[in-house]
Amino acid sequence: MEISKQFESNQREDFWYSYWLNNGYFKSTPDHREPYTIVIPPPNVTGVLHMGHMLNNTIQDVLVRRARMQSKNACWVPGTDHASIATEAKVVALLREKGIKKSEIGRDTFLDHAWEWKEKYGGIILDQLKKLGASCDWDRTRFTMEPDLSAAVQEVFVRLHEQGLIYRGMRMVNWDPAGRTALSDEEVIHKDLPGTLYYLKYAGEEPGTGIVVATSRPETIFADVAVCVNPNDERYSSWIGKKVQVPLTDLWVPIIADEYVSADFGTGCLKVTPAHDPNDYALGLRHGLPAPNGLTETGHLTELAGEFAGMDRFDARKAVAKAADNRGLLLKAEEYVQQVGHSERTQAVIEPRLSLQWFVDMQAFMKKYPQVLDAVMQDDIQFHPAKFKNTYRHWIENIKDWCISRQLWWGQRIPAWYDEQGNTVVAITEAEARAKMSALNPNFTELNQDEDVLDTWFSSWLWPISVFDGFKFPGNPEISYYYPTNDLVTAPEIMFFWVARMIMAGYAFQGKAPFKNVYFTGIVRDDQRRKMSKSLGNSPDPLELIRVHGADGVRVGMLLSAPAGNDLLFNENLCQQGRNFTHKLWNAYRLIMHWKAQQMDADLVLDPSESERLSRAEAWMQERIKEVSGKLDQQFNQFRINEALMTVYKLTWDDFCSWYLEMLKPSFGSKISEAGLGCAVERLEQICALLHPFIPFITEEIWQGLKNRETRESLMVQTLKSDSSSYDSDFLVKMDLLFEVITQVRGIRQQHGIPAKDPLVLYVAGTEHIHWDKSLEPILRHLAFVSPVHTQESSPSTEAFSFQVKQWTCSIPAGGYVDMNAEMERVKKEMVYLEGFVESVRKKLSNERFVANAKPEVVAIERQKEADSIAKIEAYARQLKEWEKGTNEKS
RNA sequence: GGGAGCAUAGCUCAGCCGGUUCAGAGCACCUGCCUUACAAGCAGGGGGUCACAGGUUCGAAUCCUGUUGCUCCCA
Repeated sequence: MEISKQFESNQREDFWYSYWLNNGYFKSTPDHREPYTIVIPPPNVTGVLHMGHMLNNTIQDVLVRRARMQSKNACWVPGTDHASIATEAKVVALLREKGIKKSEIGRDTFLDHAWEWKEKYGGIILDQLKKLGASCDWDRTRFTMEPDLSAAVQEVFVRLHEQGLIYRGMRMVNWDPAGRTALSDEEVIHKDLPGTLYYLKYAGEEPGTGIVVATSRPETIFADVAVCVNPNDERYSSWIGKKVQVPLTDLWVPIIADEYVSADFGTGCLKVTPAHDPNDYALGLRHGLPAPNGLTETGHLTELAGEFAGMDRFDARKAVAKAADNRGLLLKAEEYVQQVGHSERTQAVIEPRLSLQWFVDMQAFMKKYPQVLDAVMQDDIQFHPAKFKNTYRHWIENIKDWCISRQLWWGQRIPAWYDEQGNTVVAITEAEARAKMSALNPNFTELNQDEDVLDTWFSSWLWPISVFDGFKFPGNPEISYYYPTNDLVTAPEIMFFWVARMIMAGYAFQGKAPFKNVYFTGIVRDDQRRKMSKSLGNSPDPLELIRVHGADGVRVGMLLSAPAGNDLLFNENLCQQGRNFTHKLWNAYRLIMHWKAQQMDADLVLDPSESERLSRAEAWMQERIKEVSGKLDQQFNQFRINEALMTVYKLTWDDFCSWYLEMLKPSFGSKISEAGLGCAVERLEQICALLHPFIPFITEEIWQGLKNRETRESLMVQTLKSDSSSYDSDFLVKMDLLFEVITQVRGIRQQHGIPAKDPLVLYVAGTEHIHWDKSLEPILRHLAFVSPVHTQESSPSTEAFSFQVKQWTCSIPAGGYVDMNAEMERVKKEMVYLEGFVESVRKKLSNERFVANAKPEVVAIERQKEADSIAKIEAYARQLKEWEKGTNEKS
């Protein structure tokens, strides 16, 4: 069979993905096996695949595929969330293009459009995941706004309300003027931005007097209700209780005193605008001040602003400052850096705004479910890396109420109903609401449902439960089997959005944590450490990367430099490295298939020396695989996935390709035996199995090609034998010594220009210290062209190269190549180093406090070091003497 | 302003409840090779005062304190 020179990733990846899909290998149904469950952190339905998703989902796929090969019932549930703000913004924009205004078509028609949009574009990101090789059970794909999941959201709202954990109130919230909705604290991103501090004069009642207020927001002066100073600030003590005039207006406001004001900032005078600043609002409450509204929901000035009414807040800021300047009321304007909140979704600058919203009372919630914190702190839920526990605790301990209402239509409508008097009942259906309202107010005439919808995260937090219909059918076989799930893989920036809240929901509604491990990936950055983003244009197109490097190559590239919690500095070279690796593996496969073809060639003879090498090579490779399997188990248990990949990477490249295959390779002009070929095939099968979770496509292709497979067979459902219980470490160490000898011989050849295949003779002294295993000589001969090996006779006194491997002193006579003086110099230098080393060890050993305090094992090790080094020095000395003798005899 | 974390080879990182010649890995780099699987490769090789300054200890990359620089989270 002719094997193509390289793995044609584009076609073959699609082929195998379909093969897996068509055979239903991604599917999971509850059975007697141990479950292994991951729910995807649902990506935004409007999203397209970005590098963060690539990393995130590669890791999930590695975990799921490995679990599947460990004979667990692996279930990876995919899906998307409805992303109310983002989706609504997209749909509004789309309608605008068609000349349709949201406000004109009404709620139901708008939702029809939104669903239409979702059906058309909503699945893109999931299709993209398939290109990556994601082995999700696609039949389980869920969407946070589908009917069952929406019902769960409303049910939860009602339950929490009945428990008094949800309330409605007038509060200062984060208002997104672009999205025209309230946001939760987590959806606000603070950025340092250059701003201006304007010094405005507020005139006093006596002509010619006044005070100066420094503000970054002159556009809000029309909503000022006071000026506040620190009561201990002597500069202003005489002003307290008097009135000043707000610039550009006829508005007179009192001067009040409050400890809150810092005398150091600005001029020490703070203008108080309760409707537009959370601190001012608190101040206003303390001092019984009103809170007039100076800004509309779109961030334009209200009628309070007089001639500025209707102006955008940022234009107004400049205009007001300019007008004040014209009237001599702007004394100074200085640059300064200020923290500005932005909407995570629309990027608009957040406006603090007083409004009536629904909240989850988090203090009360945490009091009722303290496990939310405890489980993480006590490692019932393990965070990887554990350092994120601190962040988690800090957030939980300082938790604020969660604003869950959004002034949008795309989402689950809040199941709250009001009558004409403002009485409120919470109920899922109108009939229930009517009944409840009758009880409250028998004479009500109107009953209106709240217009708003719930925060998307108020759906997402139920995800680990709702995807298994844990609300619709409590205790159903699926939820009982798959819940709690095993691992959640996500980015640290998402910790509060859903990790924390999924944990809350888990304890509140299921009585159990939703997962056992949380793996925090890094953030994908470019090589200048900038976060990859669409706006910067520094993010490569993932699908293009897959096209160029293959999905396997990209997976390796993503994983190689991505230890948990560390940022990943993405560089396309990493994918290239991944591609090179798959290429290496592919060539190993080609070599073996080449051997197989040669076997049929009657003109070739069997390599007569093969059998001598084969048994040892084979034993070694098997032990190495066992050793590595054990190491992999450990690394996976600790979620050190990049290290696990490196472990198999080296097993494949160094051990299998560079050593094992070279040991088996038939001598020139001969062919491999059936036994030898069989071994090679089986070892490669094992390697493919270990590699499969990381590079599923190429390993499947190779595995399928190595042997005749039954229809429907697949590597992805093979069992990874975890036969790591015991391996012969003594033998592995012995082989390492042999490899060291081979490397030394190769080095000598290269340094001195001795052709690779000129036979050399080797003398090994010191075999009384470490046994020389004759059975390994055929390998030495094959890989280093060294033969014969003498261990009984003393080293030759003729010109020779020498080197030491542990206690072996090896020498290679090579008259004509050796510069004896240089060799003797080298050996002398080596001896000087060793003597220095022995001296330092002896110094340590002669220190009474060391011998007295150090652990006995440590002292023993030092003594061993001393003895070993002395043995080496003696061996060198002996050799030098003989060399000198030889040189003398010659001359 | 409050909190957390990081600093080890050119780059990305491992090692860190002190003690194996403890200073490691991958990539990059240098040298020699188109050797009949692979130049996307083979064979060799160089490279770090473990940020800085003190301290604890027989012994510090590892523990403590301070300094500097960076990152993240929260307000």
